[in-house]
Amino acid sequence: MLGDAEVQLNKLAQLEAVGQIAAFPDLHPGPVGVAILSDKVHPHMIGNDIGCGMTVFRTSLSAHKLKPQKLADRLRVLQDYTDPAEGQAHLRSAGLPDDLAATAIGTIGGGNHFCEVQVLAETPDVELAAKAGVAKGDVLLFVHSGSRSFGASIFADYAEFGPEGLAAEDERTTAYLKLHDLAVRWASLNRQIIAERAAAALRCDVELVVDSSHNLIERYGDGFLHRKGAAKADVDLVPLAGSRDAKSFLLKPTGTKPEALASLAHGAGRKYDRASMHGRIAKQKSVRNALSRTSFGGRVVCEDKQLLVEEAPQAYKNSEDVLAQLVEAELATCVGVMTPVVTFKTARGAEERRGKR
DNA sequence: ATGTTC
Repeated sequence: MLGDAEVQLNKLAQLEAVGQIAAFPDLHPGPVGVAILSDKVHPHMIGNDIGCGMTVFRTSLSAHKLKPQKLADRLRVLQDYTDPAEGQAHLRSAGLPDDLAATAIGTIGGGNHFCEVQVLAETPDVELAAKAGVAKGDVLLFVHSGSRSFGASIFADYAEFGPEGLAAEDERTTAYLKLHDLAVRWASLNRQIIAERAAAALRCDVELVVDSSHNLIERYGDGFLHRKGAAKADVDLVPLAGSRDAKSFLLKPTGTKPEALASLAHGAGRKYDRASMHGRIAKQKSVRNALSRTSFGGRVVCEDKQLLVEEAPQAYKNSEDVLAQLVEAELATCVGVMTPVVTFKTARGAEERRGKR
């Protein structure tokens, strides 16, 4: 499967406008896990989920009192779509037009998206952790989501331009980037609202630790930097997600390697594609049921059985290996290590969703 | 990735 990503990267590298490319240890087909510098703007490289990213919050929960099953049950309310008026109010308070997919605000979506309760188990860099407002033993909320139907609707209008992309001077480029920037803000707001909804459900407070986008375009020197599954690293702190049965990390980018294009890995990265996972996970009910629990004693809420298998921890590389490679390459150091308690993905099965329509 | 995909 990694071979596919290399073939894709080589193809992109051959495009006239494309210059420097940085690939990270979480590289997988898409290509995902890359930063690509180009003279042109390529909506195709970013795809549907413009502004997708990860936001980490510190909660007021106490680690020693956590009851994973209780928290898991409470998080199920995240499934519900927002009341339109409420979504519009959220958009307005964020300074965004209130007619941008208002009912989707505050929803996680599908695929690899999730909302996870974690414990900050270790702080290898106590000082930086303190600077970020967290300490060992804190209970964190880790939200991975994007721009939902809003980003998808934008991309639908620009997909036709394909891998070649659009020239910088093209007026359609300006129009796209304007919408793109709205989607980046929308996605960030979405993660914030997801966290607020989760906090209400869990009866706790949340405060922002770090918000990180890993699917966006930015001006970079004379060109356009496309980060696809690569976190923006010209910041103090970057979250790196494990799979749901693995450690996640808070990283400090070293910022000393120009070849990294001010970017970092964003997660563990897929090892196996979704389709092949159905054959890799044994069909026995006991095996499938076990996917709702983790080796950390945690819970996974994912009533969509297909998604539960496709997003199984076994589908991902080891996040600790990804971290080790980033440290070895002197791209980052580790500030915090988080272990999962509850991963919420969806409280609704596919059949149920179809039945609703 | 997406209220998906009839």
